[in-house]
Amino acid sequence: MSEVRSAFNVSCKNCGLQKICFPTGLQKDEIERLDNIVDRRAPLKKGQHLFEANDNFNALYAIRAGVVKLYSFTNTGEEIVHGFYLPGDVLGIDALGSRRHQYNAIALDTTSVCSLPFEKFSNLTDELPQLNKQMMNVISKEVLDGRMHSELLVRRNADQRVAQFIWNMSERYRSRGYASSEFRLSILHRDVAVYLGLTPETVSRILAKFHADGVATWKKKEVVIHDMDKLLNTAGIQTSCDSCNKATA
Amino acid sequence: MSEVRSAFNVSCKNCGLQKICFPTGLQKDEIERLDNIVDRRAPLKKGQHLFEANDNFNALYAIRAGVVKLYSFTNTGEEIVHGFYLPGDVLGIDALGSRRHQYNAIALDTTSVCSLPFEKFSNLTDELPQLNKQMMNVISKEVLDGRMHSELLVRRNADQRVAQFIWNMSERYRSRGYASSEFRLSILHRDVAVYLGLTPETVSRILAKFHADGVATWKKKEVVIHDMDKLLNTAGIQTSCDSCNKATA
DNA sequence: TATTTAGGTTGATATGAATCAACTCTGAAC
DNA sequence: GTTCAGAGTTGATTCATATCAACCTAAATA
Repeated sequence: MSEVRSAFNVSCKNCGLQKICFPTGLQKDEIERLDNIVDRRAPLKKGQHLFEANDNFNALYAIRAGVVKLYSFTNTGEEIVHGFYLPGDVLGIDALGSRRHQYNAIALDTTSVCSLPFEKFSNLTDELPQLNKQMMNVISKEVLDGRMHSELLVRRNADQRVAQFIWNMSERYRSRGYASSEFRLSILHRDVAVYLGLTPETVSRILAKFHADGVATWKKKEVVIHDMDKLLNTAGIQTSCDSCNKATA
Repeated sequence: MSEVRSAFNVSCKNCGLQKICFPTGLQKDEIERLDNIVDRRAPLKKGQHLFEANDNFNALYAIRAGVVKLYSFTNTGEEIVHGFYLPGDVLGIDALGSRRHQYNAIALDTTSVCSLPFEKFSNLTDELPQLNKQMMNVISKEVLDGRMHSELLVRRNADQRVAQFIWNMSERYRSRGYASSEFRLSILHRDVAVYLGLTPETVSRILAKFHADGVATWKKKEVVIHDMDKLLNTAGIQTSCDSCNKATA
């Protein structure tokens, strides 16, 4: 109860990510019960895997700090990057059906995670309707994120993809209460290129252009958004279109 | 119990899709309980919507017969096709979190669905662990399908995309016990093009080539696969690569 | 401090698929 | 049967991004 925890080892009830992570909407005593099943281990070092494809599924993982890349390979050995997971995000949904992980999850930076042993977690969701609902949100988010990734790949050109990626990261930091127009991103341009279905050269050229045009700068691991409107415009997500999601076609 | 049902109105316990759909792994009496909550309505005509974006989420839908296209629009009004749902597939997962549908679902052919009112279904999963597990499979499938779609879009050229699409449809029919090298596909080439991130012209050219090369023919609504090996080869999914999903990079 | 190496940049060139345009086919409506 | 619209085809051309290649930079290692 009153034990001392390091910054990497905070209980759910003291965690700044409550609004994003599983505790959302839970009562104090319910959070306490969740806290009791959370397994907090030593942080992963950069380059360490949280899990690998084909590993047994033992737990869901909530990111506490750091960044994790979820990836796999095509049968010709090319890498596919499925996404990047930030603090508050949940990893492991891919294994719910088969009880084996389908992809690899690697820390891109020092990363600490809260491990939720699935057996225990599952029992708890049976008892706490709100936790079950939050689990649905997490799952749903995973599905919708995938669809958004597809949308980006089918319908956006290179400029729009890069702009949308930067904007998306900015939004995700904002929703976590961090600065959204200036932040540290421990993701290689190379990995972003793969995620966006582009080459590193193309990403590099586009970032050079964004910098020159006063849109945004991404040098080293620092992202600075100079003009949010320009960025949104470049991403092609500004034009509000009333009838857009109506089924008319 | 002994009521007469049309071909479009079969109870779960007599349904040929048991192996694919929710009843998988359930006991006879459990299937009975599932049967009791299923709401079977008149079939949808071609062009009718099962649900539209922003509709309230009331139920999950299991396709009994026909084909449904799940789609939405970008904010610039371009259509995005997320997938095609065949008999045994489940629609509505996209709404689990927000309790509102995110996309539009339209029948591409006369389509009958089994409606599972979510409230009742949810209660039943609480009581039947096997049904809950099957629900996890369904959700997981939705996530993995999305990832596979992304993979196709990032890493495959036009030929491979079309070949993989045809092969994928073939496999899905095969797993349902239908003919897999000759089948009816009520999907417009136009819709496939959108799904694959290509133009109708490109799809048309590729299909002409496949026909000329004796790979496969898709004329009108009839698909005939002439040479499965060639098709797999063209799709680029034949090369088996041992170390492919290992985390080495 | 020197060396190595992975990541990133920049330029020249190639190419796959989009675009534009004209035309044909097919099935539905009259 | 005729008309018409939407779907599909085919060809010529354009263009965005990949590819190839050389080089730079900074962090890691010796």
